[in-house]
Amino acid sequence: MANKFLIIDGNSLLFRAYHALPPLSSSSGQPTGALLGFAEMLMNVLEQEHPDLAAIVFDAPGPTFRDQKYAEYKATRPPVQADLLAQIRLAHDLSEALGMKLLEVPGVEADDVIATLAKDALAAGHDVLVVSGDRDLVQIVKPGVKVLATVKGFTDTRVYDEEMVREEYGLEPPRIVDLKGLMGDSSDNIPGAKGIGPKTAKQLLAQYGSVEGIYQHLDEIEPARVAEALRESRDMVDLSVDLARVVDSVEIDVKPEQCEWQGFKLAELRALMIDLELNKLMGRLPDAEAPKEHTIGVAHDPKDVARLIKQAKGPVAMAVGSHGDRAAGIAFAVGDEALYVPLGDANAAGSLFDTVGHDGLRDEAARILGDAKISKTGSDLKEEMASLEAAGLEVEGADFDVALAAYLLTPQRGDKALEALAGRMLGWQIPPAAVVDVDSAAEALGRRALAFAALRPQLERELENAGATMLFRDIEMPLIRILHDMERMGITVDRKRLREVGDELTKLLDDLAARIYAAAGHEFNIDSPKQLGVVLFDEMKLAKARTGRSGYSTSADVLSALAEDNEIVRLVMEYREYAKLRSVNVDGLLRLADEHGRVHTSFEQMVVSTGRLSSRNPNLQNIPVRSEWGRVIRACFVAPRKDWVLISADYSQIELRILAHLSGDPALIDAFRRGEDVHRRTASLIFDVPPEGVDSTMRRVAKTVNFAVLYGMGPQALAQSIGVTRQEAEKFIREYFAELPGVKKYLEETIRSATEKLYVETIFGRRRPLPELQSGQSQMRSYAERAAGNAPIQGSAADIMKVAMVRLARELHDCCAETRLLLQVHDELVLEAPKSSLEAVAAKLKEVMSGAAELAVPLEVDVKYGPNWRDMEEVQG
DNA sequence: TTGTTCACG
DNA sequence: ACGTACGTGAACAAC
Repeated sequence: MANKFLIIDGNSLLFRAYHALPPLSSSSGQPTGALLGFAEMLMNVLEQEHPDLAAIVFDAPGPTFRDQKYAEYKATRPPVQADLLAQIRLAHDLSEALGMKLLEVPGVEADDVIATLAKDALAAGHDVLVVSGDRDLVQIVKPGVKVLATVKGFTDTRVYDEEMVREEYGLEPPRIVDLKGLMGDSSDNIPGAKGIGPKTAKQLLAQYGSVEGIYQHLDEIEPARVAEALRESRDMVDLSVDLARVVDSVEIDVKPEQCEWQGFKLAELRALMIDLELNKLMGRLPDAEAPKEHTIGVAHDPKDVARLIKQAKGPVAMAVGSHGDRAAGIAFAVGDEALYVPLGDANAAGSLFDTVGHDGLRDEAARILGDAKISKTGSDLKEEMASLEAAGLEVEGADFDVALAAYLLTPQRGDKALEALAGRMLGWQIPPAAVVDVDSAAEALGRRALAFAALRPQLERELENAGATMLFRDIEMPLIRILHDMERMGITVDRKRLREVGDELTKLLDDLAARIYAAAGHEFNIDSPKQLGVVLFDEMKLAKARTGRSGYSTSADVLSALAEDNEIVRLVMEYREYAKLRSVNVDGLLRLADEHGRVHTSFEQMVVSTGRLSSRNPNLQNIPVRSEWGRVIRACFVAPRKDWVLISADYSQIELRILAHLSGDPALIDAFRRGEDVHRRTASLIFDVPPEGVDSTMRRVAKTVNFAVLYGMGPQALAQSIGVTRQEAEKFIREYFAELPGVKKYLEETIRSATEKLYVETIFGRRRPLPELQSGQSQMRSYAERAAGNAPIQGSAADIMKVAMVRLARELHDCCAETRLLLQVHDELVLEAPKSSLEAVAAKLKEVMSGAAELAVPLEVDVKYGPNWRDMEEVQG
């Protein structure tokens, strides 16, 4: 029996999908609409036909022989849209992942390659099915060669065999080029005969069989008008036939037998689909959760565990399963063997996890975990360490966190990075760490551990390739334990004082609410922006500045414009401030404080795309500081004992210093080296006054301009935030860049290089991918451009702070062992220490933080101390 | 779950 | 005519 050979017209399908589907995109901004339709179509046809051989042909970039024949060929086509262009490369990748042979031949069109391949295949005795988004190829239909083309939209298809061609065109397949030659083709800009449309062309061909036949009988043709048109267009018709006819003898170096289809390449396909978020299609792939050859067992004897660990030549992988916050079991994996160790639960005797009679198992696990000489691989180690500690087990030697490595390679949120990489690297899915019963826990955690073991060497290689080994090994990995210790320690809040503040706020809020209701004439929910909008703008007819997607905006900047003339607006603004403080900072904080009044945040190391940390549950990186009442809250963060103090150390203007370093701008560098007040200096530059003539308003404006540059702010936004006209804001920005041309050059060059490489880098080699720079949407692209300018600066600052934290943890341990690092707030560290050690700690902080990076400008650090986080004074020395 | 608002660097 | 600054997390309302 003949083999089935499937040949796909890649470009036409992608193009068709692009127009048939909405412009979807993945969360990273990569456009995916065309890819979704394209992949779905291909999966359908491959699964349905199950061919023995399969190839996909794309147009190679550059001109073809048809362009040389006829300069106007396809000249009326608009250029390919950017967001379609951005999907072509990935369409190639998807095609290969679907197991198809990929062909691209320069100088000819995909249609010619397809015709050639079809001819070769037919000669070799295969049955050919060509799949295309258009009908240009029905001309090659013959016994053994069919064409499947989309008819309307995208899902509607039709298979053309000879019978079908005759029925639809009234012609034999090879004569379709004659038809095109006569009537032309506007989409390819093929001219045809002037004045001859599809109707006349078909009728003529029906009568005389071919273009040649028509010209042989030109004198018989009626009416004379048509004959005349044909005579005049003779050359054009010949050219058009020539352009329309596909060439089936182009040089290709692929033979049909090299196109064997062996099904989907699941690993690559899954990885691409995860990356592109084609979840709908992923559901159609078979599950893949573990390597083919593996064993997963449940340990019953400590000796089994010891044997497994002993046979490890390199690192041991581990995966922890938890019940609540406490570890309930742990799987170890070496090579393709995993062993699950139930840890037992002293507080739940008789439970599924009970290991009564197997205390030795727990002891063996404890021995392995505590042995720093056994190198360990895990995922989200900070969390694993915490849950093991809660179960009474200490971890040493955990030196590779696969989730952290994945985050450095593709800094997208949390487990998503790992998921995507595991799919690509292994072709398995990593099951969640669920613990329901011993058997299912062993299975899930065993597979996780096996996956981590297999991922480590591949991730190590990728980190090396990305130049991120040092960042990973010397900064991010050591930081895990430091953050863990900070979380476990927590910071003390004065709960009694906090409750008092809450009561005071409640009184103020009650009073404000009553006055607001009185002004409005009725009660309503002040917390509801919707209801508030109705009261202010419908009932009270205040001038509405802006409307959001769902009604009026009542944000602070809108309200402050109305505040001067309207008492109720002032009241609402005050109400908002207090309501926020009470719910977030009083109630929220009190709810999360432990029995000693300490609150334990979680520092997230794998969330922020620039490399910063984030803090949640509660967020201790946004404790108020700007308003008076906010600072009252801040004063509730206190030293733990009378003779202890809180210490705060912060980098002075670190981002602007990094901008000076990265841009190399001499004026900015000089300002920092001289220890000048850069905001004052900027003010002096843009207002064109001597530095001593700068008043506080000018300095404030200049400070905003400095930040504006850091963030890529436009003139309109700057104008709004400093309250000047657009023209004035434009002038400030112009002056700024005129005075600091190095900064301008640097920002332009960063964006240029980012557009080329699609990522930016920090001084320590942390990368931020920016695929959005390819987006067809200008809004998304300019967003990505601003991010490209900002990320190296924000990210380098984050790197420097992390280096400082790692060094500090070591050095403070030696010099001032009682000192505890409590919080990191991007450019600030908060510590607590006995007052007696203050000077030593302060000196160490300055030394280590200033020395964390060698920049072209000094890194200045201000150290303050006090009984709480508000009332602090500079440490002298 | 999404949108709005607002706290921080 | 259009939208309008980088990076986060939390509370609340409303669907």
